[in-house]
Amino acid sequence: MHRRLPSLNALRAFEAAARHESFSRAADELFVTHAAVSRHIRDLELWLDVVLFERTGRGVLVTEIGSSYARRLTHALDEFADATADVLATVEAPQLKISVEQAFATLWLVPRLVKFAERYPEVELSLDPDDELVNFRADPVDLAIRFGNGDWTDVDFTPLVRLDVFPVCSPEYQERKGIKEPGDLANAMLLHEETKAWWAEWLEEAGLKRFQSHRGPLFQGNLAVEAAAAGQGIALGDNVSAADGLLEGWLVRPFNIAIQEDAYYIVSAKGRKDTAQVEAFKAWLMSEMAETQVKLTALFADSANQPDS
Amino acid sequence: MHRRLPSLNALRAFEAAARHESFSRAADELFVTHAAVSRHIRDLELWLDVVLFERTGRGVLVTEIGSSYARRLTHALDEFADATADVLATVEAPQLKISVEQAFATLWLVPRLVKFAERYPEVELSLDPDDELVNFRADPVDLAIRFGNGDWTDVDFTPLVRLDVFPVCSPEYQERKGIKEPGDLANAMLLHEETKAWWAEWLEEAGLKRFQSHRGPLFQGNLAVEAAAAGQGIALGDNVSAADGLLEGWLVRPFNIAIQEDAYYIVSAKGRKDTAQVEAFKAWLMSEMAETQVKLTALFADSANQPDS
DNA sequence: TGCTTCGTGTAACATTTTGTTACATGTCTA
DNA sequence: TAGACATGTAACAAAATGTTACACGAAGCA
Repeated sequence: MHRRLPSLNALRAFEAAARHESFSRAADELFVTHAAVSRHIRDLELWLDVVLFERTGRGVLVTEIGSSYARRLTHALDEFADATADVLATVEAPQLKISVEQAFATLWLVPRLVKFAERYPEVELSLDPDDELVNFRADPVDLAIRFGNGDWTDVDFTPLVRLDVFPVCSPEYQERKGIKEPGDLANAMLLHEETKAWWAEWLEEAGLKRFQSHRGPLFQGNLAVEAAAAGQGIALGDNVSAADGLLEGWLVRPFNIAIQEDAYYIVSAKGRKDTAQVEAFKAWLMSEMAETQVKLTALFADSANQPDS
Repeated sequence: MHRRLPSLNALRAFEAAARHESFSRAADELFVTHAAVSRHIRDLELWLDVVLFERTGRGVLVTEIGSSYARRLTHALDEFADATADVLATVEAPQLKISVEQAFATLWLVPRLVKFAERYPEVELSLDPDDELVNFRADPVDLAIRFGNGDWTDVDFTPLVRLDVFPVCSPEYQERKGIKEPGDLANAMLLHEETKAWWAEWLEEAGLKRFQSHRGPLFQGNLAVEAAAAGQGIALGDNVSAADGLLEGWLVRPFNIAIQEDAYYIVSAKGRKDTAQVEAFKAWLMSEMAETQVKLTALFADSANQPDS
């Protein structure tokens, strides 16, 4: 029973292009470039010896025959997707897979996961530590938590928290080095982080333009904040990575000066409908983060009322 | 509207394997090796994290979940194939594409195509000259005409004609060289063909074992018989390639000695249902070939009744 | 019970398909 | 008229797919 079929991938690209009546939007949906879609359409037209789109120089119009073909392909592809989803659903509780930056996972999310597990014991959560923006086509990831300015065009995203960035160190280090005001940083070892390199900016905000901001060792991910907690120096933390340290007292914020940076967002594949589990996780995540920020705000308000900190 | 799907090719391979409950038979249907199917199934099981087949050491049993999945995929794939067939059908009269050996096309089929066109003017016939066994997966070919012994396992085939092979030359060459009996071949130039190299066998049949059969130029495809028609020497023709030459008098058969070789077959993709056009062409082809052989048999009978030929 | 046949599994490699990048072209709009 | 927008294409890169050769286990048979 040999079925005579062109490339199924080309059929998928064609169906998306016809539905959107746009190669670019089809490309966005499929997480490829417009050129790939264009290539597929061309190859399919050659295979069929049929014109599927009229080209208008600035877009395409699907032909009558292309339109009806696409409607049937939509039905077949939906069948593929539904059947596949049902197989996935019959599997033991499906994993909820989250791609997350190393620092965010280690310093904020992992210590709280036990709370999520208690509330949703049936959900098997899987954390994929990865600092790159997730490729939803290649990775079977349900959600990603990403830092950035939200200028992504091919994903859906919800803001989670805006970052306030400030120096943090251990209480012991603060006392040992006598760090009371920004000028005292001359006595301190500045701990740098590779991708969030904001010392120069913070020093300018603190009025220390001439300070040599480049002094000090370079760390990756969460390691700068962890080194600070271990008394190795003073790092730039923020309202996420340093939250628990501050709330629990193993980190202090010597100065009430902060700069604002980009934010963490909850990112998902564009147009993908959230499962109940995904929705539950998102809601829980935002609630937990809100609680953390409320506590931090209260802590900082208390600190502001005590002139000796 | 992003659909979360594994490799569509893997879905196709899986559906065939489940239907056949055999990777090998699926591979035959898809014109690939069993290893390709095995690989697709493995990758799909990994992607889904589901066991689709139980392996029994000598075969596979499709699991319950695999079976129901496959049924839905069958439905979707049929939709793909039907929609595609309908698009192809709405195109201007679809081509009937025939893959055929060069010699067969040139010396027998092409001179007769006008008769097919007269009888079926709506059918646009396309001849693809190719001496290799057609790969039905890669080539959009409806039929192939192939020479061989029929030991093909992954195609359907119908015998067309068995080959009788014998020396042929132009009447002028026969007279110029005084060729009356096999021994007179010592005066002749033997024209050889690359793939159908049967001079040694024929000479043995004619009782000329000691003859140096390798003498003479080497031609490809139909060129040996055409060189004989042009008076260049004496070639081994047969009841197909030399048929018109003999019937029309521009070739003669000096001796009433022939060897039998393999046959020409009409070959199609295994399990593919013939369209009306394919059926019409096959019937016409067999009828024409039968007519040619009837005429040749009559000609040879007449020659046998005239001792001077 | 041993040998052969049959069918799937896998690694290494080859081939094909698919995707990307950079540039080009045409249309539309301010 | 320049810029924005969208598709087309060639050359190359990357990924997916197919092949070959060997391996292993089960079934069948003498």
